[in-house]
Amino acid sequence: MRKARLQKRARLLKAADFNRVFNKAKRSADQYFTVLARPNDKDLPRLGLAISKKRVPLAVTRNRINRVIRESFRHKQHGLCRADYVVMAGHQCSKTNNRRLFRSLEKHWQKLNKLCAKS
RNA sequence: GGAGUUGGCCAGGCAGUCGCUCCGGUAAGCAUGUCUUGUCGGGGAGGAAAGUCCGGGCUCCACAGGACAGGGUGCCAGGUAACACCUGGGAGGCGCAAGCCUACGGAAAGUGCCACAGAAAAUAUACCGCCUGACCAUCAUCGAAUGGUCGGGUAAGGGUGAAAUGGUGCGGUAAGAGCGCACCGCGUGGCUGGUAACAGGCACGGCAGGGUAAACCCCAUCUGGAGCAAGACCAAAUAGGGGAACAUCGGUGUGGUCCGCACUGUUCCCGGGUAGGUUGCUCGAGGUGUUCGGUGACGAACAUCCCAGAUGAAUGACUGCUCAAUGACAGAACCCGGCUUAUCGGUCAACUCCCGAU
Repeated sequence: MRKARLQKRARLLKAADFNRVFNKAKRSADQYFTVLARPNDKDLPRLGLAISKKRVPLAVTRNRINRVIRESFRHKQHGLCRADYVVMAGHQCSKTNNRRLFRSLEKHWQKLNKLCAKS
């Protein structure tokens, strides 16, 4: 079994990478998150975070949400198909607890996995 | 024991599993980079990291000197790199007290504003009242009487107001008035104590006179501007600029043709510079301890320690135990000193008042 790690190369860091996903992507959304995905030509799935200050005004909460997303992606990445994912904050995500956020993300990963497998 | 005041400290703990970032060592890999992967050890948010309200350091820009404008500060002395901060002191206010609060210079330089009420809100002024002169009227009382009209004096009393020419008492007067006197208040000038703010006391002046300067203003004093997205360096692609060499053959335009002129080629170099990257980037007015100086803020000496440095942005997630508890406020972004605001609770020390016991 492969270890659940999350290294720099599994992250979206450049503005160009983000724009590539925003231009054409599969979509999965609920009240907590909007997750975009677009298959890439790399050998691993990659994660990008786009938690806006407008949606989550408090810095501490923003940090917490970022950590939860990374943690969830870290554990689930080997079950995902090779694509670039961008997670954006929904309007309810600053008002709930970590357990709910994890559950929500789980659903998004599964849904996007199906959509990517089809195409 | 209860109520309270002031100052300080902590910011759940422990274990396991899986991760992130930086530093040091070490092994392997080839693409030899201060790279990648592994491994061992170590560091890894706050008392406010926050608001960005002050003060500095640092960086760049500007700058002969002076004046004005604008802005800040505003009892005194000290501390400090500096401050609007802190300490000590003075004055005024609040509290039984421990203590706390104060934009605390000037309204006798000028201007403005002050609703309602009130006669009048500032070159003052007379509504009621009080006193008085003249004239008229009244009368079992012919007066130092009563009433009326017109005039004069008056700021004691009433009434209005947040505020009405200082307050109390005695004298004085037709009634009154700092008109005179005593004490208090105010102002001016010495004296004494204090570095000073200021305090005490003496003499003189009958007294200037409402509030507002977080209204203009006056006085004293300080003051260039922008900020780490500062600034420095490397630098792809695309477009364009300058120079050199080669080709001066060819092509396009002008033209009847030639010459000429303009544009066009290849290679190299230079400068500017976008994306992106590197740096600035953490050893500092640093922390801790002891001793000494000082009422204190703080300073000095010695010893000792190295204690975040990310950049789409690291300190987390899950599980178990524990405490009443999933739990407060809340996340460094160049660095310091303050201020302000947010905050679940816990804990320590000193002091004050009340009750009880001895």
